[in-house]
Amino acid sequence: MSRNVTLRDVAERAGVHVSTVSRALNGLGLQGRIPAETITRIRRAAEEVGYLPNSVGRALRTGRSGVVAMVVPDIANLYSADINHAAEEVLTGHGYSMLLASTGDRLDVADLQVAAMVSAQPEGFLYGAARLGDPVVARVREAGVPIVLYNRTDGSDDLSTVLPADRDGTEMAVTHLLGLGHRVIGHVAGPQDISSGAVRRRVFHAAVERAGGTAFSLEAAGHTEEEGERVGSILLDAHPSITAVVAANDRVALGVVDAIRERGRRCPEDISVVGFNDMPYTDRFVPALTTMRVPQQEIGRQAAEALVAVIEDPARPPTHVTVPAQLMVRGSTMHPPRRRQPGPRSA
Amino acid sequence: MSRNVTLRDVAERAGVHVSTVSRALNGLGLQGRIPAETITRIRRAAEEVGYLPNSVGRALRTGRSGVVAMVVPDIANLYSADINHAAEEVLTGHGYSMLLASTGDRLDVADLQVAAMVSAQPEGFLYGAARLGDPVVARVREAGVPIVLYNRTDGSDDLSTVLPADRDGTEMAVTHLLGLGHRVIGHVAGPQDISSGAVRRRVFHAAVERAGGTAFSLEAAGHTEEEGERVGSILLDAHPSITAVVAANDRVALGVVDAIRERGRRCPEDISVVGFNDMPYTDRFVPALTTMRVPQQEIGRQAAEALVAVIEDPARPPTHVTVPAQLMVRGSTMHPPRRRQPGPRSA
DNA sequence: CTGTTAGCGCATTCAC
DNA sequence: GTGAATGCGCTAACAG
Repeated sequence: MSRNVTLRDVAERAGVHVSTVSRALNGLGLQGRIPAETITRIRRAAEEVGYLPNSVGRALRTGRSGVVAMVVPDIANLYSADINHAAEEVLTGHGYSMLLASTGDRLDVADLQVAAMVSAQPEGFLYGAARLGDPVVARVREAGVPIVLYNRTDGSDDLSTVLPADRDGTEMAVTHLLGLGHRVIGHVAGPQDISSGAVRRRVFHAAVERAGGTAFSLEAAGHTEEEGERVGSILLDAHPSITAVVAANDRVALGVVDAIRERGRRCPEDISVVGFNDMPYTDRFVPALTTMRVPQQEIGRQAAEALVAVIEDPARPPTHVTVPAQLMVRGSTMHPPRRRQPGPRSA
Repeated sequence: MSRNVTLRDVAERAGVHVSTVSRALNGLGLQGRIPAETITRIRRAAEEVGYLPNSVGRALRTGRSGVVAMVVPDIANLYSADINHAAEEVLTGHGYSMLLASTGDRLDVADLQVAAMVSAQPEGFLYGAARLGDPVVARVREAGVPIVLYNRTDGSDDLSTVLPADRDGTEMAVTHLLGLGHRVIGHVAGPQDISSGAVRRRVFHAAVERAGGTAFSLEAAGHTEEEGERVGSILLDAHPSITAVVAANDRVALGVVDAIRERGRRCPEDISVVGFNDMPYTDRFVPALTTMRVPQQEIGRQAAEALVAVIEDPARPPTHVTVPAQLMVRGSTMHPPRRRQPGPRSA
């Protein structure tokens, strides 16, 4: 309730002018030649009255708010947890505070949230909810605020991005299944107006068909267990010959496993499942999920560092980082079930 | 890069004075009797030049930043995910943006983060990282910023709190185990300078001993799987007669399950384990975790609403909400193993 | 070496 | 009904 203590209070206490206090406290006193003795006196005064800089006043004057905005599709998603954490750590380390918004992966919500954030004059945006041709991303750009996209791109290539290896990761997942002997493979794809969803689906079909296999895919409306179960059910019912499924991500994969079980089939004995991301705890599920590991902390860290770099040097050209994925073979994949087919050395 | 468009730009465009624009856009024109026609003209002008209010300027003038600070011990913790989500939703609904900091549950980090946040002039704090006698919480109070504690209290009772039912929840967990026949029960307690850790440990001992059972407990240094495994190991080795363990939370419980397995024992056949919180996915682990469900969204929602209420009415007396816990019986608990003891109807 | 001055964007009190 | 003036807290250009 106590009125905020300002530079004026410190100045009065120290018996100097406000501007002198400002210089002393900001370290500009050294070159400005404020005697060390005066500086310590001011420092002491500041401490005595409990001075804490008001960054609102500072921001208004300098145009630097000390705040970075982070936009995520779903704050409650496990996958984002480590990304957020790593990003927050980097930002804090550079003296920024983090303004966070969760959009529920909805454009209309994002529009409102971002408008509110832009009002707060953040120095940059860390954007993890981009859709292809995203108008909200475009708005941020028009506002002239630096922005780094992570996880997903809006499709423009003049924006810095930090993306998982959607292509290579999908290739590896398919190669793994082909190597196990699967020939008819399904894919529960993510929303197709999201870059990762579109890329993974396209690469999935290309990879399976290049190897002479048969590929089926269906698009989920979101990255949830519910959608995985719903779309997985439709996919499996429509194509009973499928022996393996590549899921858009781990949550969707969990839903697919549920769908398999509801049909009285087993994973992996009857149908194998591969996830994407390797979110926390995937190794504790049953079956432990075979998945493409995406180093989440790496994404958060690199995105934050790229943003800080752009903020500090606005002329910096956009950079594009692809974070490699890694196959984690666990319990949800195995060879397809033996069929009663005439083999070379048949029984 | 385009210079920010301000009220001045709108004023010029609309051919009126800046102050008129301010009034019109803030809805004060209605009582101030600005003709509807003028208002629409101003609105149109604002839209045409792409005006977005600068809340830094507004905050400096009005003392209201439109920002609320949220402090969590670990942003990457599953348990906090839904709390954060619910809180964010409520805050956004009331027009606030959320400044988020993760302290790693360390006081020194919290001190720095909170100082930075206070500088940003948030209208309130949502504090989920309090320790008993927490000096950082005290600092926030001294700064005169409204604060609501959730999950944990600092021990003072003149601050609004939203806490899980630590006492009742622990009683129920112990009662469940006693009912199954357990008589020697262990507890891997949370840090004792955290209210939930201290309360749960005290209640645990009281409840077990009141029933004539034997209680052993050991304090973990943090709420992680690693600590659960480390302290659980020590506890089980020191007291081989333990047939059930109550863990400080679900993550610790997972660690205890690991410790049990490392010893060649089984959960729940040899040793039962009860967690706390019912964080997401606990029902998918093996064994599915029996745990005390704490409705996370409820905590986040209530805490945020309490804070908004205090912000809007600073004279509002502090409120104390206890969110009830609920026993979720799943696969990690069962009756203790049969011993070779002379029973009434012995074999 | 330090005081004076000005102004960032906005809301508000006071004139007219 | 609306323009003019003021100041929130701060930094920076300019005096001296």
